[in-house]
Amino acid sequence: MMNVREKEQFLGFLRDRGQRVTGERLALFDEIFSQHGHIDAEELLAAMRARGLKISRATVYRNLDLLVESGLARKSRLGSRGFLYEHMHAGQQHDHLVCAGCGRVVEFVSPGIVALQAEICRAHGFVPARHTLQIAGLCNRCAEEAVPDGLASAPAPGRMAHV
Amino acid sequence: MMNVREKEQFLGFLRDRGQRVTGERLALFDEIFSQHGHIDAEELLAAMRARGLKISRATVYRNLDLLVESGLARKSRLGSRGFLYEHMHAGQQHDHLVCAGCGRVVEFVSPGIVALQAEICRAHGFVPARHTLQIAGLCNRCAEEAVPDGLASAPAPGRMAHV
DNA sequence: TTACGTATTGAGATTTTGTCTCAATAGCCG
DNA sequence: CGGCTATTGAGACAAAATCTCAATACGTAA
Repeated sequence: MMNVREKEQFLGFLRDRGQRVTGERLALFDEIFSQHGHIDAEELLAAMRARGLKISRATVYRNLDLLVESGLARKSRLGSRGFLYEHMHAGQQHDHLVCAGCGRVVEFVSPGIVALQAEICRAHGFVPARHTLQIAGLCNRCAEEAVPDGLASAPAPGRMAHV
Repeated sequence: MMNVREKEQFLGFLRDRGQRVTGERLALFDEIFSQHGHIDAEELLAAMRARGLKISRATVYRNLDLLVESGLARKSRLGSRGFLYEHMHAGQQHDHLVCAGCGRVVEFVSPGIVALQAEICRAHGFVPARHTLQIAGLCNRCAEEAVPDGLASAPAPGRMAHV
C-alpha cells in the first residue's frame, strides 16, 4: 500500500484531536490519494460511489475539510466555480500555472517564491504560514491561436516541474 | 471629481466594444471607486440602494464582471466564500497578505514577484498575463496570541506598502 | 467481549451565491 | 424625433455547500 507515511500522519492528526477513525474517512483518504490532479467534491463523491462505496455528500464535504486541516489536502479555486481538492505530500508546496485559453493547469515548485514570501512577511511583521500563487497566461499551444494540425505534440497535462 | 483618468478608461473601453454607457454602469463605477477595501457584490448592491439608487442585483453582478474585463476592478476570493471586488488604478498590480488570525488584509507591491512570474512562464512556455499571490500568516498582533491591553497600537487595516 | 456514551453519518431540506429569462426600458444613431 | 437593439429589473432558477436530526458505529472502560 502506498501513502503509508501520509496515512499515519492522518491517523495521528485524528488521534491528537480526539476524532474518530471511521471507515468513511479512510475511504476518502484512499480516494483522494488515488487521484492524480485536482478534483472537486462532487467528482470525488461520484468516484467513491462508482467503486461501490455508500457514502453521503455531507460526509465527503465534511471530511475534505478535515483533510485540509490535517495538511494532507489542499483546497483551491483554479476554475471559475467550486473548489478543487488535491492531496499533498509532506512538506511539498507547489503552485499553479493556469492557461487562460484551454484551462490546462501546470504545477511547479519555485524556491524563489518561498524566499519572497519570507521577505514580504518580514517587511510587514507577519509570521508566514503558507501561500497561494497562481499565474494565469497562455500556454504554448493556445498562444499560437490557430495551431497547425499535427505540428504540435500533445504533452501530458498536469505534469510537475521545477524552476 | 476623482478618478477622472479611470472613468475615461472605462468609457473608452465601453466605446471600443460598442457597449452602452448607462446610468447603472456609471453609478456602479462611482460606488466601487468610493469604496476603499475589498467588497462583495451584495454589499455593493446594498450600498447603492442605501444611497437611494434603484438598481437590480443582476445588473450589479453583470457590470462588476464588465469592470473586471475593463481592467478597472479585480475579482478575488480572499475569504472562504463569495468573491470580493476592489477597484484598480491603471497598471498597478498588488498582492495580498492575509492574517489567519484576525482576517486582516494587507496589500503589498513586490517587484520580485513580477520577475518570478516571467521566469516561471519562460520555463514552461507560457505567455504570462497576470498572477494572484496570497500569503497567509499571522500578523504581529495575532502572533503574540494574548496581547496585553493598551500595549499594541491599532494601525489602520488595509494600508498599502512596497517591498 | 460486551455495553455505553457520544462523535459521526445519511438523506434531504435549506442556505448561499450567482446566473438566466424575458418583457419593459432606455441608449445611441440616423 | 423615431427606430433599433443593448440593457435592465424582478424573480425564477441553478449550483455549491451547509445544516438538521434521527440512526449508526467508534472508542473506552468494565
